Amino acid sequence: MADWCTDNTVKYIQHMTHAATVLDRVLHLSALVSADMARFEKEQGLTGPRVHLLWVLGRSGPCTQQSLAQALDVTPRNITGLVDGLVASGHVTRQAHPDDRRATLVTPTATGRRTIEGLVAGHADLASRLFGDVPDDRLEVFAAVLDETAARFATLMEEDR
Amino acid sequence: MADWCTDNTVKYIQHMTHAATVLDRVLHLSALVSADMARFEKEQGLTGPRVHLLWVLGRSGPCTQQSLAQALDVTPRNITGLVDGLVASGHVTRQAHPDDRRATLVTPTATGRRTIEGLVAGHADLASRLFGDVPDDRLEVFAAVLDETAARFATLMEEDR
DNA sequence: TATTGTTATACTCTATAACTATA
DNA sequence: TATAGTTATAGAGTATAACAATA
Repeated sequence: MADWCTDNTVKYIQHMTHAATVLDRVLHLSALVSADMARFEKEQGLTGPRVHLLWVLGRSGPCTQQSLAQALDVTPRNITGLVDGLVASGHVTRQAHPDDRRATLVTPTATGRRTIEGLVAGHADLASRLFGDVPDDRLEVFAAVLDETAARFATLMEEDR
Repeated sequence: MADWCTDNTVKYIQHMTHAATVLDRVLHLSALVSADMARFEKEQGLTGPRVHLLWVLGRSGPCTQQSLAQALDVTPRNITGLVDGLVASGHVTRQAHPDDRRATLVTPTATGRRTIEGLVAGHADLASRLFGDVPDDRLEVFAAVLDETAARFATLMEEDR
């Protein structure tokens, strides 16, 4: 060990190195979940953005394309295309908005509702299979670190603005 | 509380519910990191897939398009397009393979190397800012749960095959 | 005048299939 | 015969800009 390198320096560097591998692990798990998602999408003949739209629709109920554009963080034009696809595949319909004749209400069909239910059930099932056996005390720490990290992230993003 | 619902049942349900919110948190953090990535890409005039290719290239050194296709899990045709874009933007060049005249070695330019260095440095910086202040004992639990979960995931995937 | 959604246009990522050059 | 990469073709997601209908 070089003489300019104190034990504390070593510990600091190890800690930093570890932080990097922890981020890698978070991203790895996320990639695995995404791959599982992609499989579901292929089975259903859907695509990622369309599933995302259905997921949002399931949480919000029927809503305008403007709202969907904001929720998905894409342009209104883009929503037109996604909804076109979901109409063609029979998952949603465009309903007249009762109060505003400019707007349409994107509404799930029976098929769309079934898909959304499957999505929600699959999500819960995956979660319980992944985390159901983790002891409560460890799960608490895990969840707390996730929350702290997400909060820290938000702070960092504001600093950069 | 309904009389058919024992305390243990309640605890079980709470645990399962918690598992679902934990998965949501993992995905949320992952989405935040992705958004940060997207910002970097826009700054550099790059796209997600192209940055991914550069990242892999940085870890592997110059390599064939076949290798890149496997590493990125896309078709060789797709790599042609990505490399075309990165050649046009001056990040990589196609070099003749010394032993196989069919193959090309995708090689970073000086600009490409700078981008890759920025990528690596940014990744390490983000990791240390996100996890650097988490106490070692909590970080250990966090990392261990991530590893266990990823391993459990792999098992689940094999079962489904 | 502002908002909702669409048409027009263009670029990127992705895939399959056929083809060339080389091994 | 098999492999590395490209051309050809197609579809999906994304964006900007201009436009129609409505508020």
